[in-house]
Amino acid sequence: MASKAISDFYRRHRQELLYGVSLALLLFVLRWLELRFLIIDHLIEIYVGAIALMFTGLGIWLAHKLTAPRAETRIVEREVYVTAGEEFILNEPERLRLGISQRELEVLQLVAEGLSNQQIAERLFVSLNTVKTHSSRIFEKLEVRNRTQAVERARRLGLIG
Amino acid sequence: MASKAISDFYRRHRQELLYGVSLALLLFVLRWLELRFLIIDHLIEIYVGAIALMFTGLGIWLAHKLTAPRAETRIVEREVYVTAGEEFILNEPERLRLGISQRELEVLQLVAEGLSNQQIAERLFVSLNTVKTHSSRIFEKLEVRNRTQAVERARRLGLIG
DNA sequence: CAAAAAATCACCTGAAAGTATGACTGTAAA
DNA sequence: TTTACAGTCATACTTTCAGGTGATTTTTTG
Repeated sequence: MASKAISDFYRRHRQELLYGVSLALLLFVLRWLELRFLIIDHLIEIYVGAIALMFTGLGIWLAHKLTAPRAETRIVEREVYVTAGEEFILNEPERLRLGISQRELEVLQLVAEGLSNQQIAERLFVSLNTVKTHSSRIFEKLEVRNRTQAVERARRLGLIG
Repeated sequence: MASKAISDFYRRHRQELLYGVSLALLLFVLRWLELRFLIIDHLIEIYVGAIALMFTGLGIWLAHKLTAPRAETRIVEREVYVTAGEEFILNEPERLRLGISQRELEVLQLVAEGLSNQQIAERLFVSLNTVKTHSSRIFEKLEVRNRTQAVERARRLGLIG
């Protein structure tokens, strides 16, 4: 029972544990170096440089781990009838004609996927308000008054797949 | 000429430059600290800790800058309007499998056209509440939580054109 | 560099959508 | 006749969407 809980805990917090352990290890190395220190004095610069580099790397790795979409694989058995996926080609001239920006197009695509503004905000790392502004502009430019119409319109115009 | 190139270079690589400068600054501080060092000996642990923290943050920031905004919208120029209206054939078995009634399908179609519930109600000569009930049932059956998703889903399943 | 365009965010309001529940009616099958 | 289901409608409540306005920051461009 308990061991299961522990292994479960480990699995869930592996990253944090690793991080902690590496920090501890680092401090140990530091300690060791501190002794050496008395002898080789100039080591510190290299040492600190190494630390800096190491932690920059760690930061990058961490950021990556934290922001990367946690792709859970959920298997759902179900028959799905798919209408043969044609390639989508953006109607660029139309986009330009309507003056729709890249970012707006991105938002539009996510709207078309049925995401809520909140979800879009999370996906694009921006605030809810920003998404609202974008979508409002899109509605203006497409001359529609809600997202469903926008999607319908954009599809016809070849702006989204 | 040259100055323009330089300022241009600056603009493009501001981040990297900033990073470099901060590193240089850090090394300077290090130098300074090294002098102090002879006096206050225990400072180093705190110092290294600070460095570590700082650069972890820097790493996170860097990773974010580098990976986040890459949202990629591919642009292919070509003058193809259209999507010649193919005939739509209802995927009847799918409709039956999901237990979607005729009336619900009707509502779904109007939803897909971008009509509001109120408009649908007027179109079908029923009350707003009825439309809401229908659409709620549709959402249940399609296992979605809003109309945009419903449309997206229904399109894939061949329930609407 | 300065101007323009794009992207970002905030606050506020009203409208629409969505949830939950219950109820009433025909119609068709068990 | 009872059961089941589709369709209809209602009330009350919460959440989300959308419009309007204004402002700052970042990027692109002339």
